[in-house]
Amino acid sequence: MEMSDTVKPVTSFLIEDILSIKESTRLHGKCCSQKMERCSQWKEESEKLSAQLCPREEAFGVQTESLNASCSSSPESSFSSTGKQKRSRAAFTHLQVLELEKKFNHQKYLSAPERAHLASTLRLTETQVKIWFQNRRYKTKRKQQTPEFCKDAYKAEGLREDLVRSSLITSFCKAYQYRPYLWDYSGPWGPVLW
DNA sequence: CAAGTCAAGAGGATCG
DNA sequence: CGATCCTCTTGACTTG
Repeated sequence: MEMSDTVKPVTSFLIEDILSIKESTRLHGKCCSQKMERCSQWKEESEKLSAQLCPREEAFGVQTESLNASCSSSPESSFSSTGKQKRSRAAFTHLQVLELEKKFNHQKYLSAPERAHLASTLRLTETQVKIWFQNRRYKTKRKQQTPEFCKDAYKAEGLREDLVRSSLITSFCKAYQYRPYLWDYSGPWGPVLW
């Protein structure tokens, strides 16, 4: 099923603030500076891995072990004490997520051949890539709805926009605590993701 | 331990 | 009818 790319542009004020590290740090003090520390660690790691992998997307045929890392895409069945099969949750590597995000930033929907290619490149199953894009689109949609909801809320309750703004950024910081490398999207792939 | 994230499950809708 | 979509939920996992 080919769908047109109808993703709405994201509220710009939020993005601007999110992408301004200094501003976020000022607003969130310790919380954000810790995250930024972790972010730079991740960034370093990602850069090393990317350098290993390939410099450009076209060269993606080159595969390395680094992509496999901790991803449990092979569903080894483990059982709980009750004998029920334990549900496993694959944790994609940062590089896998990075490339998925990169692709998603470029196109919100993948054709079957594109999906197959991306899956083999990242050493994931096609289903994993499909589900990742599905979840990612849903996440994007929810994030877009949140600022609209907040705007309505502060209008209705007479709240100040800067306060709402600051709380939105706090939410963002919280939301990406596990994926600090997403700050990278202020970089060459801009203008942006959400 | 509560709260949050996220991959995967589930169910209904749509399309060729 | 199968593949894929959207939406919401579930359960493993992490963080403070």
